[in-house]
Amino acid sequence: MASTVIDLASVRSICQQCGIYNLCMPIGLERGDIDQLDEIIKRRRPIAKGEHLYRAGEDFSSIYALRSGSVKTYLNHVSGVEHVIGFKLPGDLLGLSGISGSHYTNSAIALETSSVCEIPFTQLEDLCQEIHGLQHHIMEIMSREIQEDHEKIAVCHKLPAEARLASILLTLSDRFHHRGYSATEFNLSMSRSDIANMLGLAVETISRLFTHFEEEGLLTADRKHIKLLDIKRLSEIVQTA
Amino acid sequence: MASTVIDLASVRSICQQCGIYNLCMPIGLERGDIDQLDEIIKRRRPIAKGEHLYRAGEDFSSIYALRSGSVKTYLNHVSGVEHVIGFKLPGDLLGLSGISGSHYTNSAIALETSSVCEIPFTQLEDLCQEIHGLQHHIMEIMSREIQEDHEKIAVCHKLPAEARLASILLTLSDRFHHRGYSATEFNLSMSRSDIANMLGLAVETISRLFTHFEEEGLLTADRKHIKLLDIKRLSEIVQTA
DNA sequence: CGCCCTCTTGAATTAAGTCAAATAATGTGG
DNA sequence: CCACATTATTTGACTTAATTCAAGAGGGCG
Repeated sequence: MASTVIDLASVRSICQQCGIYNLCMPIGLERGDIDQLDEIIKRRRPIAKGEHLYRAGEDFSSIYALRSGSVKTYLNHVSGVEHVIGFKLPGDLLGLSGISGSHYTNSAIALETSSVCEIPFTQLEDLCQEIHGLQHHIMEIMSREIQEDHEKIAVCHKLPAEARLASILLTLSDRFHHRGYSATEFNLSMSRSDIANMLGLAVETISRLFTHFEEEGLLTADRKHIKLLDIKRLSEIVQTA
Repeated sequence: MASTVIDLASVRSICQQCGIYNLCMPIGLERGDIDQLDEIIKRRRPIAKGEHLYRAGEDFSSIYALRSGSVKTYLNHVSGVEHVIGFKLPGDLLGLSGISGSHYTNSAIALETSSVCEIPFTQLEDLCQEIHGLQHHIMEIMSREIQEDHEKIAVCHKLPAEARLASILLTLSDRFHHRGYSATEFNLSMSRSDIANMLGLAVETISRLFTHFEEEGLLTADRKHIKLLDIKRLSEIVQTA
């Protein structure tokens, strides 16, 4: 029956209809492969702002692909202090650090209403066993995460406060641009204090820096709304640091 | 012929004879699987102190398992400044961040005479396709690296200098212990300035802290030779920070 | 509409950095 | 194997970038 065909087509390949699927999943996959992937992926109800996707210590069983919104990942220091590790944007994968110990090693909290695809990891592994390109892709994604983490380590090691803020703004700009959004105008979903924490600085310092950058004509920052006016000079701040 | 059998046995399964193979390669692998792994691994001549294993930007084709010695990984900032990312010990894998872009993204330099096994990555991927446990193991290793990097990010974000040094000493202690060496007495292969760089501090600060820790009876530091005398209190320094 | 939380701004403090110099270790060529 | 050159480490004095403390302004949410 024709209707059956139509049904199958609409049920399957949700990934292909997803605006960001080429970010989280491999471009090189064949149509049939994507269908297989679709079958193991669970769609989740939207996650409200402030809701946790998972918490450090919980049993690990799935990784998550962020479809929309944004998520903050963080560690809890013994003293109870929170250490922000990063901000995830649509297309990013979450939970990869939990693979090794069967528990999530960080916590992930939505910064705004967000949606994710849950990918049961064991099933994904089995699928990787069948689809060579998928195995490679997962390894690539993990590799990229390692690379990004190294850059974060480098940024926070010696760069002065100015360069750190410039750096995170430029990184976000790149990441938005890569997702098809403006590289110069965007909304921050995270608070000043999240940014401060992530950069190893005090909130007050971030606040002063935004003011200072505005005075210098490098950007405008109206609350969460940021316009980068002089990307070239911002890059110089990072580089000459 | 009996001699052939002996030859085969001695040529193969070098991994199994390697004192650290259970660190870099999966414990769960069957004997035949390890033999397959052995076949793709290239043994390399020893690397002299100060020699590079690879440099950022070079074509990526292999990852390396450190067999002996120690290696420092670092990034070069645009300004030419070096940012130390980490220190690798026997059993650690190097070069994982190069998988995604076909180039190494950091540089690796031997801190002392060291030896590595070179593992051509494409061949390893093919083998992962056949051996499920191996695929899982590689993903676990990458996951652990992500986890460790997150901890480094956290350490350098807000902890005072004291806690940072205590933290790296305890981490090294753990890692030596895990490799069957003493947890309380070891030699640092890296310079004070490497430690400083890795922790985002000045050399002078590290030097002063070692003196201070000695005065407090927390450790003795004779040049590179370290004895941890009060691990409990060192942990407290990290935790109460 | 008002409370709360985030953000901003100012002033004082401090942890860590920089600069400078002495000392100790390491390596090199003769 | 020694003397010298070079590099790494330590220590002290001073400086500074960023923090902390304090207080006010601005938005957003119930």
